[in-house]
Amino acid sequence: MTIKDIAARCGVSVSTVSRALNGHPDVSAQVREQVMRVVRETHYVPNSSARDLVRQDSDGVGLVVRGVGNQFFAEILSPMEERLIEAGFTPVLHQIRSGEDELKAGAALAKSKRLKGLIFLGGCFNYGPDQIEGLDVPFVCCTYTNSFGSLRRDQYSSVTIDDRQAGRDATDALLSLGHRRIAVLLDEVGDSSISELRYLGYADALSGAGIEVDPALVCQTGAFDMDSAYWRVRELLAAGTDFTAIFAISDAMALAAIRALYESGRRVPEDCSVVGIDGLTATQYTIPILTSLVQPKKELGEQAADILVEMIQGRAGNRQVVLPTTLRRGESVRAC
Amino acid sequence: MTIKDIAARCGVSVSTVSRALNGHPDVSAQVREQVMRVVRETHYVPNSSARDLVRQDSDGVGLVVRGVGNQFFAEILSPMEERLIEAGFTPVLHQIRSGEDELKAGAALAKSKRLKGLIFLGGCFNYGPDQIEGLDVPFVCCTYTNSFGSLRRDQYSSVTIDDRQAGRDATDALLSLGHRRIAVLLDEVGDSSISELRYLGYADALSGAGIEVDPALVCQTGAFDMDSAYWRVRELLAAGTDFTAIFAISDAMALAAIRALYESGRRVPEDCSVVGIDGLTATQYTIPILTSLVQPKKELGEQAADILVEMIQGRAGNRQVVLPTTLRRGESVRAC
DNA sequence: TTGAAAGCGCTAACAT
DNA sequence: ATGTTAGCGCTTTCAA
Repeated sequence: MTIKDIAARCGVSVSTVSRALNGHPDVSAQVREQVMRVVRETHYVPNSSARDLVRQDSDGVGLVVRGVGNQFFAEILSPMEERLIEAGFTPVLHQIRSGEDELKAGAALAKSKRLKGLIFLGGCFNYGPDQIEGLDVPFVCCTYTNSFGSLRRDQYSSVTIDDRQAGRDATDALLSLGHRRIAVLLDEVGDSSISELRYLGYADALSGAGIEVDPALVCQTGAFDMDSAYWRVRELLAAGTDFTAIFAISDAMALAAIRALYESGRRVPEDCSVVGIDGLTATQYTIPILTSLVQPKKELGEQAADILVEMIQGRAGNRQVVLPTTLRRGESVRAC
Repeated sequence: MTIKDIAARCGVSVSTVSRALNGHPDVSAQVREQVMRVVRETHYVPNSSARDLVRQDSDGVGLVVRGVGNQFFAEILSPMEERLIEAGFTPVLHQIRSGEDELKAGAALAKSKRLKGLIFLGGCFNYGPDQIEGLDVPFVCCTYTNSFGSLRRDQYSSVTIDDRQAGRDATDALLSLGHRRIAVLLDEVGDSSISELRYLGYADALSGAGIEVDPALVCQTGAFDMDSAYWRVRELLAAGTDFTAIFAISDAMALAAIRALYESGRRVPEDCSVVGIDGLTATQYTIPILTSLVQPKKELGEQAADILVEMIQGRAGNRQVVLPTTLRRGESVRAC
């Protein structure tokens, strides 16, 4: 069933059908009605490939996401999409598998579908000029920025929190309660990514308090999932290392840590304080409520959309936005 | 940058470039290499609309999901996609907003992109023949089936658990521990959907134990989110209603219930037992670990993919598959 | 091994 | 208000 079939059934030309379908004014009410009736009867739907091909300008923007299953990204995605739709654009969701290069995927997507721009939700912190060479549409990095890369500030846009400061704030929250032996739970110290930044913040805070980082308290999991975090904390406990608090670089890891502590007979916050970063919705319903440095998820999504739209419309150039976090005082910390 | 530009730069015809690009054998090694070099240099990517338009048969299958943010769906999606890719198909993710008609969206998607089939992840339980009229590709309902509809069994496929039995099993788990005053936490009793089925299972179990359903213990929230569940349980507690256990129709609602109980000074499982359905990964790390009727998420995803592939290849017709659940004995229940 | 040409389904001038 | 026609970028016969 093509537009030709509809035209034939209606006894009109394809262009008339096209006009009726696209709501052009110059179609008689009678013909328009007839076309619509036949369309309904035959369940005709225009072929989007043909339509996109002939329309030289699309209103699509690509949303390149590392794993839509990631709860944190999921909570950002909705407000972002809504904002884009409001602005008259069509979000095109594209999930990439771990190991895949988001820039290559994004560039290919943009060219292949003639997109107007891209938003990357989660990606690498160390892009170089050669890597973005193929990217000829504006793009925004959401929840990460080019901290370890070599791009000029006019070559990319980003919306993030200050990850290093967040690590520092989270650790400070524990220090201010008198904790001195604070373990840190992260992916890898030198991953040139979020772990590294938040770890640096942790080190900053300790150093500000005149405390040296104890390698025995640096728990690297090599991953971000709850299972790895859980077992890493079990190891820490099994080693008999002394500590009174844990700073986990994500809420999910923090919850896993709390469970591991619990199973070793340590209660949170009585025997150990735990603080996370993200402010996932679900962590407001846990026991104890997780103390967390909350990211402004809605704003992250909306601002990424806004910046991209402004660039597409030529109203502004690349820029990097840093949004503030809020410490949510939960029930997982107490004075040492 | 189009295939024409590449052809011009290489001094060959577009058909030669096309052949080189698509790995056809009848291209000289020299020309092929040159084409590939120019493609690399220019970052050329074929326009997918043009390609899809001319290729009369695609290998795409649509994955129509009600909210990718839904953790339960997210855990099913990955194995499903993997399975489809293994079978040589390309998953096309399509998210629909609440209120949107998944059948209409699916039918439009399939026609618009010439897809080979569809998998619906979450949808209505009451399709009628007229509603699937426009759907001319095979489709599989995943995690729900046509319990309240009027389709013949040869008109649709589905992969689910037995939701009514699951409600019964969950309730039975509480009954067998001696609980008699069991509250149920759900969306709506008569929503012709998952709530209704699991509620019926709840009623079955009570009836089997010679207990009448007490309307005061039926907590309808009108939604599936944690916030609604939390407040509904607070209401139940405020009303002073007597109960020793709660059956929540989803894990997320169960967690919210536990929190609400906790804030009213009731401990789980000491003062109240709680059981959920789903078996979300995160509920293994909560305190207490949630007792839940675990859905076989991986199998749900894989079987949905398998059934669809078989139908597409004409190796089998429509069928409905019911997978077994497992009771995960967590820490949120105890004898009354 | 390569090129010329047709055509996928649609939209948008342009003509009537 | 409607029809005719060109052409979007690509793949694929068919010829050479």
